[in-house]
Amino acid sequence: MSDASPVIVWFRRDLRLADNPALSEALASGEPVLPVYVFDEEGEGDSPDGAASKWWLHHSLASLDESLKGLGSRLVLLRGSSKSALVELCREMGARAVFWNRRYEPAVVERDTEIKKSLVDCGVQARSFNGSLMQSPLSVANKSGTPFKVFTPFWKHIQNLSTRTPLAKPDALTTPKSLPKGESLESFELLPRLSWADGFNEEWIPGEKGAEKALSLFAKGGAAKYAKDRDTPSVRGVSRLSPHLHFGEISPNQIWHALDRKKHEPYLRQIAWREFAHHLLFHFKDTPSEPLRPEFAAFPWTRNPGWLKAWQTGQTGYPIVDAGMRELWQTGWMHNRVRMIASSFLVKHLLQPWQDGAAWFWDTLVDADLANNTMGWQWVAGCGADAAPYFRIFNPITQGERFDGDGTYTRRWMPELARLPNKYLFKPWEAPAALLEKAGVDLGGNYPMPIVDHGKARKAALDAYAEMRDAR
DNA sequence: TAGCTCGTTGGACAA
DNA sequence: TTTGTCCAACGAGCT
Repeated sequence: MSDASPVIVWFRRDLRLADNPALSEALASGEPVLPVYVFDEEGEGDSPDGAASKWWLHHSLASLDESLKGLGSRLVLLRGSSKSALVELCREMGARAVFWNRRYEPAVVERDTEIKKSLVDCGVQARSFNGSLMQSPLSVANKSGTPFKVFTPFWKHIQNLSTRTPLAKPDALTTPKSLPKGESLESFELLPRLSWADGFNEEWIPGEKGAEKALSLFAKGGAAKYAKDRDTPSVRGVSRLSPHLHFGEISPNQIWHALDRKKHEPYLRQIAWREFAHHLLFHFKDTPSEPLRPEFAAFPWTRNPGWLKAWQTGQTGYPIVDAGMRELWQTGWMHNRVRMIASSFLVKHLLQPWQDGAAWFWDTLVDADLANNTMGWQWVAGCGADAAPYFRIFNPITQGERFDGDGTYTRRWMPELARLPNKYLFKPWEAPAALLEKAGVDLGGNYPMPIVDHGKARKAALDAYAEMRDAR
């Protein structure tokens, strides 16, 4: 404990002790450290977290608090606008500085710039660091000096840039003589009132320890087979680190240094995709709502609330799509291969605006991340960076057969279809009536007929793209 | 500068 | 059942 004027470490999306530049710098200052989290229901300049993310945040904050207690400190929780909460806290505690790790979402950058100014105006030092990306978006550009818009050149470029050696976890914190009481975690009401998140508890361990465990499990097992297994949703072939990365319980930097550059290249490419998404959002600030390719403003989206609802609830009549949407609802996560199939279906088969799909993912994913979500949806819709060509329309039947050939994944999430043989699992409407009856499937009863015909929907999508092209 | 090559994840159809 | 070919648009990035 110390009487000296403290340095506040403002935790945000960096809910970890290891490889945390703001925390390390605060410790290096030799002053007592005051760890703070401010909960702003309105969001931090961006849209408020969805329900699944809130569930995660609750547990992640609890975990960080626990870790800080192990170092003789604790996490002080505040509520309200971050600016006023921090300014007031500095006054109350006589703090001489506030340190934090940057976020790069445009709205957050804008808000943080204001906060920095207010703190400096009060005579408080405000310093920010890069803890969440391997490279600052401002430091990466192509030979013309503009941001990369195609992944492959971006990937080639960043592989040769140096990255910070991960910073060690501190063994102790000097704390101020007294810590403000702050709010209780429960008062933030982040957990759902209804118990819909029960399934989440079985799937996830939020917090830095959970992240470390997920990484070591993946490094020992899945990483070596990643290239082969990552497209098989029934197998734990992916790292499942995305929510940990989103909340900063682990840094991309730690992953980059923990894995072998050559052996694990296919996986590290994915870490680079995350980086790419964040850089894109930083440079193209309107992309959460506006297409990166301006000609897509003329795309003839339709709006059909009934179809949107059917998609959201896993009732489209296409089993692989519905399986994915139900996995999402029950666990807050969906396998990447299935995300592509399900999102392509919404955008291309149902011609619903990609923004509606992005909004649903934002609400239901535990790894909902503005940069990744935006890039992913724009890629699927064909209106983003390095996007899929418009004529590339995933066939939900053959995608199911190809990537879930034995039906393990689909049967897990679609119990009403579990007794169908593989031959008809992805197209139950083609099964003979007697077989359906034997399997207990009543089309239009306990499982819907397809809401659109694949062939017709495909043609309608191609026509819609042609219409947009002709409108130019 | 002008021209060339290439683009995470595909589908349909014919042979 | 498998394999090959076309679909076909356009801008980024490089030389």
